[in-house]
Amino acid sequence: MKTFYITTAIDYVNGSPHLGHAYEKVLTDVIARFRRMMGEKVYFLTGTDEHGQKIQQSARAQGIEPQDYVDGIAPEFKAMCEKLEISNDDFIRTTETRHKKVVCALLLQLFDKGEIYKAEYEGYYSTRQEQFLQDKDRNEDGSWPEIYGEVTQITESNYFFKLAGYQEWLIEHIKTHPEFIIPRYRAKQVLEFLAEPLNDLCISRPKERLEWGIPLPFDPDFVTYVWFDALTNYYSAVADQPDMWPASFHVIGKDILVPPHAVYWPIILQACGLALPQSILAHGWWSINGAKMSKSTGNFVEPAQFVDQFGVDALRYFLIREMSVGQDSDFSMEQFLVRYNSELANNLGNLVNRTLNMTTRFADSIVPAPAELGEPEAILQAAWTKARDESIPLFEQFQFNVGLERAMSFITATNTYIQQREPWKLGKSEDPADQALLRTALATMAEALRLGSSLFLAVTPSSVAKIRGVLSYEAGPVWKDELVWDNRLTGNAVEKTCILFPRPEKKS
RNA sequence: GGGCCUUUAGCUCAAUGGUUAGAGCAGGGGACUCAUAAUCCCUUGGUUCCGGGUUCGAAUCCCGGAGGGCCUACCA
Repeated sequence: MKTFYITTAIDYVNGSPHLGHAYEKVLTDVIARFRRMMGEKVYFLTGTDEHGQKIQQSARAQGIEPQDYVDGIAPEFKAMCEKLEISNDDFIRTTETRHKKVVCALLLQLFDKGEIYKAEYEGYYSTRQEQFLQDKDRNEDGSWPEIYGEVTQITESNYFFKLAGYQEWLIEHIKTHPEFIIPRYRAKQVLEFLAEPLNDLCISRPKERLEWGIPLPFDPDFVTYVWFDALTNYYSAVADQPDMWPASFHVIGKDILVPPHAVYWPIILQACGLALPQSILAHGWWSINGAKMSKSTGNFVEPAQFVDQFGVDALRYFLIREMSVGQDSDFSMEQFLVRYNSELANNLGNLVNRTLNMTTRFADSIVPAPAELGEPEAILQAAWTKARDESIPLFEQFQFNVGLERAMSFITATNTYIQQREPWKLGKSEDPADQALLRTALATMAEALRLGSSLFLAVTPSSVAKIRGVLSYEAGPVWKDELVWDNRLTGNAVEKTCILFPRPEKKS
């Protein structure tokens, strides 16, 4: 079986992780976990991008070496993954030897094939900003904005990668592989970009301008520039492992689809004789309280702090429940609390607690065997079949927001069922018929809880583990076997109480 | 300038061209007491952004317009 190899984009370590980073990790993790549940062999990679001018500058500003600088920040990203319970198998850093070796090997291969050549470029250069400028950077009257300081025309040699020759091939590939770019409408944006002739890609920087990078294997006076370095992580992390390449999924933000992931990366791979990834999934962006996320305005959510306050599953659930994959969404405390209170605390969490409580109170904490089943049980079982059979295909199509809604509707149906059976009344009756109904009701509640919660396993794994724990239930290795309604909880001793999602304390 | 996406209830979202456009939350009324002031039932709420067209039938397809968002190459 081909390994389902899935990656996130690697994060640039020029700052601490924020909500956007957290979302991409969680989304990728949910896909990875779901695929594992569906029986696939999964390999999940994430990591950090650690070269480049901004990092060199930040390090210099602190008076330390770039390596020391990135060594200080990369652990923050690793820690965020742990905090979010991301199930990655590997974490690659572009400053690691294993990565640099592969980058050099690919560059050398392409240089030897004649796909990389040296050329001179003449352009306007800002010494203050240490960058070349384009005409679009000019003011309307043709002058240069003041932030650039003195702008001079200079000539610089660099190495270029021949992109243009692959243009027609790439267009054809995108057109014949509808699953290559997800959501599909994003492919149009790529094709639009490819409608214009491609220029070759500058892949180097002279060392006097940029030191902090991987030296070109064929010219030590230059380092390689961002794309050959960063994109290659997907391959370098698994280059020595069999049955891994090509990647199945690259999960990225919509901002880096065109041109890097949808144009540069496929062409690099093709030129190197490597297979292309099956799919690139471009997700949308979070705004916060309707405003674009930015540090300067101070309106960003600190993921770690959020997890400390509400729990990891609350954040994971909200991110996946609220966003329609591919589109943008807004994050607000109001909306978060609505989801948290109504869906997690009141609906699911309260179902857990009332089930335990009634089982304890009316059956000495032991799940009874069901007696005869009546119409309410039949209705609930039908609701289960519907929720299960609808949500799984939705998850497969990355429509997690809708899938979670369907799954949650079964939790609601279970609460409705309890209301119909009124076990608290049956429990106070001496009538043997009522006692039989009580056993049926308690058994049905527990089983519905076991089944319903299992639909949330990819999104809220530790909460599902807790639910199984308080039911003294140990799940088997095959997820789909967990989705069959039977009496496997009969005789289990349950906990007396469990507050899964405590209601947040009200601010007075 | 060219192009793409988007607009459905107060909010977040559903609806292979096919009953009277549906859920959740919020709002209103009621029931219940096992439970985290919870849960359950009933209910208010729509010119599907606007205007045309195709069709037996349009939220859905086509044309035009409006609002919102985004892309527009080697950032050398």
